[in-house]
Amino acid sequence: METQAASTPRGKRTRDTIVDAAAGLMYVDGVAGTSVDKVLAASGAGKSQMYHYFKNKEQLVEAVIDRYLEQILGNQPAIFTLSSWADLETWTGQLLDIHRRAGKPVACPLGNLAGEVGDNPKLAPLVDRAYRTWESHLERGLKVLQANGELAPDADPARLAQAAMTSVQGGLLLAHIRHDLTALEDALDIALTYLRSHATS
Amino acid sequence: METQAASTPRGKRTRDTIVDAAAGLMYVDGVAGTSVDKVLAASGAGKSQMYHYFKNKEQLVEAVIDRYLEQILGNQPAIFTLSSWADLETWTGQLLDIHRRAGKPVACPLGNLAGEVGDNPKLAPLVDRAYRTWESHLERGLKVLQANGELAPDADPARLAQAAMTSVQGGLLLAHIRHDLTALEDALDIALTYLRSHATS
DNA sequence: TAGCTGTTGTACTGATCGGTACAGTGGGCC
DNA sequence: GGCCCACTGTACCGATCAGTACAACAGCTA
Repeated sequence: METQAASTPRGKRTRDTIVDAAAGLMYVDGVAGTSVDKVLAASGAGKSQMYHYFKNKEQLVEAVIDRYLEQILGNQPAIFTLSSWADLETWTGQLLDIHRRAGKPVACPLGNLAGEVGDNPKLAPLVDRAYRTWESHLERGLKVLQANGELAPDADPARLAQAAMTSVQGGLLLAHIRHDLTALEDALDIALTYLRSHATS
Repeated sequence: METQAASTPRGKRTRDTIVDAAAGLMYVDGVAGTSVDKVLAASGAGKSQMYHYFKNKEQLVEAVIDRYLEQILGNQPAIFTLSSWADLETWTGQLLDIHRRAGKPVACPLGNLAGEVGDNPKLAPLVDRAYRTWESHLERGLKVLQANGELAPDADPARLAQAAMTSVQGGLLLAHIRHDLTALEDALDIALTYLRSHATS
């Protein structure tokens, strides 16, 4: 953890409140579009709290990235227990349900950040790491399928997982900007078909 | 055109200089991270020029979006003359060459913007429109293939084009954040394979 | 009770933000 | 030449930016 930890329950609660407010605002307005003052106004905390728990705004963003990953994975629990082709369908179904529940295609918090963070030497690696963590659950599931003999022995789970992630991200980006979930539906469908093309016959 | 046009060659040059500087800075630092002052400092123009040609910063961003689309399409000229499966390979080859020439995977300007612009009621539709323009060239090419009898008559060129775009965007996003072009290579490969699966046998 | 540490409120700083005011200057057209 | 209007330079505005200073507080231990 790069950021200052809270050492009492009260401090932990305050810190969480700040991160939550920042995560919500930065999701909508971006990092540069979200001032520290706005975060504190939204969280009800004072400036001294913020700078007690975070060295600067950048470290707050680091905490926000972690928060985003937690939120994302929490919305697709099936990714933790992938062990069959049916599980993969369940997983993509959960991805789509997020947007159906929201009433419209919503953006991926990490995807939003990825564009803005760009080549920031501190933050870009953290976004990269979050994506890799996300992807690693997919890769682990594919390895289980492979161990179960459902995925071809010569298939590369890491590479397949990366391919699936590109479909997810591309689908999310277009579905959101164009307010049309079919972009994500088709992308996931194509990805699943591609994965299945490496199934044992 | 939403923005004020320049009516003399000198004015046109000044306006272009401002948009170029803004496009470059916003590509790196994002919209909110790029102040009008920085744009003017980089372009050598004064504030009165900026507000002579643009009502406000938002209108400058509109011009930047158009500029991005021009740059993007200019880097993949094959997209304008698609009429065979080989042409599609040429096109994806040009997409990859952009990054090979740059020495590393670079981000898509529109993709960067898409995340930050998010749900901005003025700018998001413009990004959407830019994507659709980009995609329309792809769709037109697929229709040519269809007319030539190389693409199945029951295939949906619009839907296939959208699927290809999601692959491109997802591949670009991951390739950039992870500094690994294979993400884009694989995404394009999968996309082409998918398109070919709708070829006439 | 005293004292310590983690926590909090408020006031402030210098820099920068987007945008405006206004007095000019340039070059083309009659 | 003289006019006109697009164009330009500079100074300025109130608001907001990230970050700091510092005194006061809360709760636990001794």
